[in-house]
Amino acid sequence: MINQNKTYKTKQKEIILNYFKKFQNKHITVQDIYNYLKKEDNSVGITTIYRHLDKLVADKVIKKYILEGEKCAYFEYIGESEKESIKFHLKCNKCNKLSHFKCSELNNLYIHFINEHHINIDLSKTIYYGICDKCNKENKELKYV
Amino acid sequence: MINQNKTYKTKQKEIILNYFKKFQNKHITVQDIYNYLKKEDNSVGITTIYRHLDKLVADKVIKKYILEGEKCAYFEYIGESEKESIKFHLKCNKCNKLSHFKCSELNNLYIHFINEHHINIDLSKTIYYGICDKCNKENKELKYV
DNA sequence: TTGCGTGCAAAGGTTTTGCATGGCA
DNA sequence: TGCCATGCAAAACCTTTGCACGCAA
Repeated sequence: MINQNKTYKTKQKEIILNYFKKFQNKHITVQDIYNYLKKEDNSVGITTIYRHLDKLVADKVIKKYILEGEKCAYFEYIGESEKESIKFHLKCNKCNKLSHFKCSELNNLYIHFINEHHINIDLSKTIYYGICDKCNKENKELKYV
Repeated sequence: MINQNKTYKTKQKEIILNYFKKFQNKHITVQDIYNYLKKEDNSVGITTIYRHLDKLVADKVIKKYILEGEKCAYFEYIGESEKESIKFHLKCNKCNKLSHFKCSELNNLYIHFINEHHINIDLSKTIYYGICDKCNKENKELKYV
């Protein structure tokens, strides 16, 4: 009998989960949640937020990202839609923005990693560091051959 | 006349760089350096270490990695050898170890990102999260088709 | 002599822990 | 009633900043 702890349904748990559902596709920090709920008169202690986020990550309801150049962690809701089309992340070294993008090529990489390297990666957790398309306008005309 | 500051050659600067040269291919923390130098009677203040690491990163002598599940940053020396064959990183979700690996497929990905997405990534900064080959023995027999 | 480099101490910021209280089942 | 959940306060940590002194050129 492992991990048979009961869990209670609480107001705070629901409030936090609703926040993620409301801000799908956003990269959210603990402070974002804390400040927002304070304004909305739905105050939840910051300790409680940290503890629920840990659980939600463990339960694969949200994902956690640690980014270079940022002091705190970012969280993101894993929506139903994501199960069909996986998203990937790029942190731009120029504008510092974190953006999503899709790439068919990455699925090939996933298969290659399993077959050739015996490595099973979670592609949607990968963060690429580089220059995004907006900051990199020269490359729109340029082709690498 | 921008950034014309002169820089002095100091004992501490040399000691820190030597540490990285001595421990090539290792993933190094600030505490690693601090503790090691203390033992060796080459004590360098932790503030000084932080400041030199910042410079070394800016000068592209070392690389900095922020890892999920770790509290502090990791640094790694960029040896001459790396300029020919780029290494990539995998953080294993089971054993928590950070390991290097090489993959020819990733160069294709780099070209694909430029040509199709107009994105210029630094492949060697990428950290993949997943299960490493040692923890994933079942996959050695398994093929994804 | 000039002004960058150093390192102590303290501050800053995020995350975790201890503990008494609150609230679900 | 039992025990998990909550949240305040404080601790724990990593990293940065202020400042006086040291030292390279």
